[in-house]
Amino acid sequence: MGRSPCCEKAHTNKGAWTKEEDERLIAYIRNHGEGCWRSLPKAAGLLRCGKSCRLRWINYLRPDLKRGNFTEEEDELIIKLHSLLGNKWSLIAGRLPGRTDNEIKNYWNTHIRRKLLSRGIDPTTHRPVNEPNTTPKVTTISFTARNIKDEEDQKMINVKGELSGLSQEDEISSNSSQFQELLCPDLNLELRISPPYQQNYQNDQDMKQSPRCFACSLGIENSKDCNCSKNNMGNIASYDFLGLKTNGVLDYRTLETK
DNA sequence: AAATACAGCAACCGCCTTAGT
DNA sequence: GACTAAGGCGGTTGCTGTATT
Repeated sequence: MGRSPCCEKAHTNKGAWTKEEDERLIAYIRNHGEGCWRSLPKAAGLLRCGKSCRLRWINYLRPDLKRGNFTEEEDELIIKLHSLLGNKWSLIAGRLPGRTDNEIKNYWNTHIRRKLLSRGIDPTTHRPVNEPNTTPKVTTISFTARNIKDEEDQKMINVKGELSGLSQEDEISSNSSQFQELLCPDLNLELRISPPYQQNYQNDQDMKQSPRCFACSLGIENSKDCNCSKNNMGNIASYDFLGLKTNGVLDYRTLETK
């Protein structure tokens, strides 16, 4: 027996949203804010499932959405993030302000897949399409941060993730500079993922000048997503391997940015 | 001009995770 | 710890507009 439906299907509208429904939803959220999607439809006078309202708001009505065509810069960023994260669309979307996971997923399936194939790169594995298939190998990665407060934090920070799709031979070949150049010219895909090299700064001044943001770590300095120059408020920030801002301690919880 | 194929994308579905009890 | 409700996510579907025949 499966779980009960999230709402009473008999009395809910389905399919495309009308302008009036959009307006009702926007008005309600403006007045009451997001939250409790289950009760929202009734409260807002909508004959919709709560999930449907949430999707409509997040993917289409939210005021901070960018809309419009993806830039070349965004394309490359998505490709790089996908090579690291796989189909974790929400995580990828979290690194592209104004873009939604659904939008990125659709864009990937309709544009980027084709783009990569035309470059001779398998969009799933990010490896050349003519490379022989090898048995996938699961690789465990772990991060251990220093200066953690207590054992509980230690447990939370020791993240074990999995990166699949590389065999041992692949691991060796993927270390060749030629191969890496082919995949992403400025992205190190070495499997041993660890906290980024921490420079030993002589003083705070050096430290303030040096932290690299996510955009820079991906090789797109001077982009609009570059935060380096914005971080001049005296706060000493650093960035984890995905470029998420930390206060010097890697916290996997910040991976979820939505 | 009509029929068909294709591309793009909004929306749905079902599963998983999380929070509350 | 078990159970339930709700939120969130990724895969998939199906509608609509455009291109091609």
